[in-house]
Amino acid sequence: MSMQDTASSGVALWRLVADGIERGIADGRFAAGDRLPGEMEIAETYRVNRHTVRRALAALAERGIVRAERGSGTYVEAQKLAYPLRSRTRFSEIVGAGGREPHGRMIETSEDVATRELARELGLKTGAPLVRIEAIRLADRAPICVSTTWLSAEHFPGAGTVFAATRSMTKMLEHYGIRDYRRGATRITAGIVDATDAARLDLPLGRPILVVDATDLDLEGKPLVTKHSRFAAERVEFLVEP
Amino acid sequence: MSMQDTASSGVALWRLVADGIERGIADGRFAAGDRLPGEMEIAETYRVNRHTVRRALAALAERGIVRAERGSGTYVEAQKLAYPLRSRTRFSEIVGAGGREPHGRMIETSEDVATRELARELGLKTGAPLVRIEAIRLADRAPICVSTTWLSAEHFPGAGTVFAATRSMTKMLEHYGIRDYRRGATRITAGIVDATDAARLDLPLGRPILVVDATDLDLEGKPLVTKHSRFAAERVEFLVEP
DNA sequence: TCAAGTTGTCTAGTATCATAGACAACTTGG
DNA sequence: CCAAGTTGTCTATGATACTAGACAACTTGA
Repeated sequence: MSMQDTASSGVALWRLVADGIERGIADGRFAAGDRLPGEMEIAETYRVNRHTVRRALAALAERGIVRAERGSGTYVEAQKLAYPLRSRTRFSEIVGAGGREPHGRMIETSEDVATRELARELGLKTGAPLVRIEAIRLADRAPICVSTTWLSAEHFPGAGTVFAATRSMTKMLEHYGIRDYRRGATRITAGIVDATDAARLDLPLGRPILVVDATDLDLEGKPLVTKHSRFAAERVEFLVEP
Repeated sequence: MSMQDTASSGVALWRLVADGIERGIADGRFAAGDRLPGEMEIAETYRVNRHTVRRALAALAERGIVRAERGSGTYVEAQKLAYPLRSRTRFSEIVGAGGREPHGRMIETSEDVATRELARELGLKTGAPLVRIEAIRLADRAPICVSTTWLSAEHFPGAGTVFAATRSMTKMLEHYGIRDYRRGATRITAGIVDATDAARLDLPLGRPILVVDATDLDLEGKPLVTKHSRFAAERVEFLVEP
């Protein structure tokens, strides 16, 4: 393969090689600690120059996914965070269960007004005042996801401040007298990270993300908050439980 | 932004712009039929040259996502297929419900032996004989997903032939006396399409895919088949129902 | 009709991507 | 120690990506 004979995809060849290797690690062809094939061998399987492979490996090494040892080989070191969907498990518990250290913080908060879309999700009128909360969650200092949360400014005045102090959505809702809530419809798709999220998630541009749109309801089915979360696909996998 | 001041990501600038616009369409900032901002305006928001924006729009136009009208503007024309998870709805019903024409066919089938991983999923021994079925599903001629299915060659001899004839997993299992089954654990993550799948899904290299690993069980909880499906993220969204 | 704004199409120049070859530095196994 | 195989680093060349500027062709609304 070369840049000429393939239809130009806007993705550098070395990126395709790096993605291929990373996928091999993700689906278990290369386990943590394994030695990868030599640079020449990888170059042959992908039909590229050895320098292109080196570029790919350098990128993976910089992200801590592989480690090169001169004269010996290149070795794997990485694994994903299993993330159950539809449970009430908190992020901290999910991360803790994997033996990792959870961490979260607010990035920013602001007042906003409901677009038609947001109003529909939250059962409000278009233009209704909202609180927008931008937050990030990490496991062992590796950013897992950034999420934008919207909720009614009328029903939850000062929600941003409360969230910043408690660092927990559950505790924030408790502050307003909400003891329990359940997950409404959840929408999942994938995309490519944008510049802002790339910086926050410490991802190179062009990496895939899992996009989750979800609304939480109170026990009567009334919408409380709606979230738009972007997960670093390379660090997490979702589990839909039967 | 320019190629110099950002850490080189291996993704062309025009691709980032195209992905950004596509994301805007996906999350409703631009609805079907809407007019996009002018090329100059887009160039300013992304801090790139107008030619780079034109490259991005040309790529989107070629994929049928936008349509340029000289002297007037560039307009949106696209929408995603809503794909419920965890339901027993068949692919054909999902597609039909969206007013589109479903289609599916087998790509190839072969005999295989179980890796440790596959054996664990299917409750077999490592090295057990398997049937592997590679299939593709389309909606209105647009490829939605390719999937690799594995099942025991002992319990389902000639499954590939049966599937090729019936074009339906449900009917194929009926042929072996399986009347009903349910979905076991489902694992979802995202990645970048590889060369083989790119050709099958009619996607440019470097596009995001949704990767779904799932196992179907009989009513006693015994594993029947395990699948590894790759969805074109730009054409589908998953709905996790409450 | 006309002006403003839009997309379409040229020409250049600079930086990056990918290829190619050669050799150094190092590790491993015999 | 030595030979084979590995990663690390250098030079060089052609193709592609991005920027920059100018102008043509066309649409829309006043």
